[in-house]
Amino acid sequence: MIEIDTRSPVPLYDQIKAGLRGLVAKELLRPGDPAPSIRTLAETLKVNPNTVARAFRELSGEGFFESRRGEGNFISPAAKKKARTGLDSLGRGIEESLRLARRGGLSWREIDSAVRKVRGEEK
Amino acid sequence: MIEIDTRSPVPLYDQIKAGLRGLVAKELLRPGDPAPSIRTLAETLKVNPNTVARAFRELSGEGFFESRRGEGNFISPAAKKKARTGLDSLGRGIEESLRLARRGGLSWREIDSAVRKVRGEEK
Amino acid sequence: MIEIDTRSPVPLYDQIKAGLRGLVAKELLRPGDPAPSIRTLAETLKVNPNTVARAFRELSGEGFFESRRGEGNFISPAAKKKARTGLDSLGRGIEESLRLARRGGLSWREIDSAVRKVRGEEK
Amino acid sequence: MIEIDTRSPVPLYDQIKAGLRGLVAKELLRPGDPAPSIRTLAETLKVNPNTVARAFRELSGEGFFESRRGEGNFISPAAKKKARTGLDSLGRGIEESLRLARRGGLSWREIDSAVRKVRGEEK
DNA sequence: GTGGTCTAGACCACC
DNA sequence: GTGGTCTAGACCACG
Repeated sequence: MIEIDTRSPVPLYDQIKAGLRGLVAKELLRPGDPAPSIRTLAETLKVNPNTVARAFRELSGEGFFESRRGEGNFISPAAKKKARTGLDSLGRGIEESLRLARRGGLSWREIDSAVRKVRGEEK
Repeated sequence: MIEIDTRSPVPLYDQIKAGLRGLVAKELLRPGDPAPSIRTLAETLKVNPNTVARAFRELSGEGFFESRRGEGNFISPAAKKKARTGLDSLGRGIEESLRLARRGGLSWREIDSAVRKVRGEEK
Repeated sequence: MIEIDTRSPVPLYDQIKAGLRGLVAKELLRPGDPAPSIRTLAETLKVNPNTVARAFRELSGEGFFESRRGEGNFISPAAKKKARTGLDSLGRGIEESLRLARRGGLSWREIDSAVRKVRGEEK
Repeated sequence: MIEIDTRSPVPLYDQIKAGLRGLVAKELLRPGDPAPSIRTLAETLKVNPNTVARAFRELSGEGFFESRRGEGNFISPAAKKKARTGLDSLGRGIEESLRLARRGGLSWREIDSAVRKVRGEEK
């Protein structure tokens, strides 16, 4: 459901947050749906439950989740809007990696080919 | 000569490495040329000499620099070839940030606009 | 567990690297085992944590260690093979000291007696 | 006449000192002979004259050279004895490299083969 | 708790 | 002047 890369320098909890936001953006999860449980998600991702818990905590803080007493976490009605804030930081991440690459001498040709490569991996 | 961004999450020594590789890629520095001295570079970048030293040490380890005792660091004859390995890692950095963004639900439209934005910054 | 000699001209971080490789070569540490933590090793060796960290970083760079975020360093599955490259450099160190000694006029008789001396120290 | 290795970690001036002592030990230079001139030696070794000068200065300090006014440096009558002090430090260098190698897990078999290798290079 | 980055400053070796 | 090693200590990120 969610993909993460343990060897990436990007923190796992950030990847998990991105993954959850992505599920909402792609409408695989809709407002009102129950959030996956921390424990099972930790198991399927083979990740420390603390790490998942941190991602959930931060998303709850943003109002992305809604907790109903005794029932657990649910996707909040506002989640789709809230997802935007995360998207911005992802965009900034891309910009940074581009600037670094340019300073390091990578040509736009090579950058474009990297972009096409990822685009091609998707379907 | 080299640009770094203190507020970026990318370690300074990595930015410095990228910058130096870039100078070679752009042929502002050629094999045999002396690299700027650790101390002066540290001063101009307003960074601790240890940080610059680390970047230099790693580049020497790759065979990108040759460090002559008491004389300084020089661009190695093989530097242009070695530069490729560095460029590859920059490319991989871009790919990672793209995959993360896609998993997080960023659309290709938005990604393309980020790319154009950086492209536009360059003059 | 690891022995170092503060008065030797050989850098401490090199001695620490050699010691860790030795533990693997002697199978006191096997692939998958956790390496001692940087802080505790620094304490037992009475050395600054930065110095140990440098040794660990370089071993990780060689693929000798795997460093898992927040968990520590682990002996990589490939460590036994990687250990060879380290051993080679130790061998080269010996060769260099021998050549220097020969150029300086030390006789093979004297060299052999030095070798026997070290051999005798080991019990 | 003297062999040095620019890429060795051993200081050039130490290598030069060892070389000069070796010439006396091998009786290619005898007491009373003129020492080679700093400038020509620096040229043939392709080394900074300062470096040769340092080696000469230290050897003179030991009484290895004798300077006759207006004529330059000559090998002192006591040079053969003085050469011993240098040999001791070469021996210690060997012992250190051996201990380091042993701590790093190199077997005596491998060490012996390194010794034989250097021995074989000579004639 | 873990490792990683960075700063500050001392000291040494070399050219 | 150069680069290299080491210490000390602060601060952050991660699990």
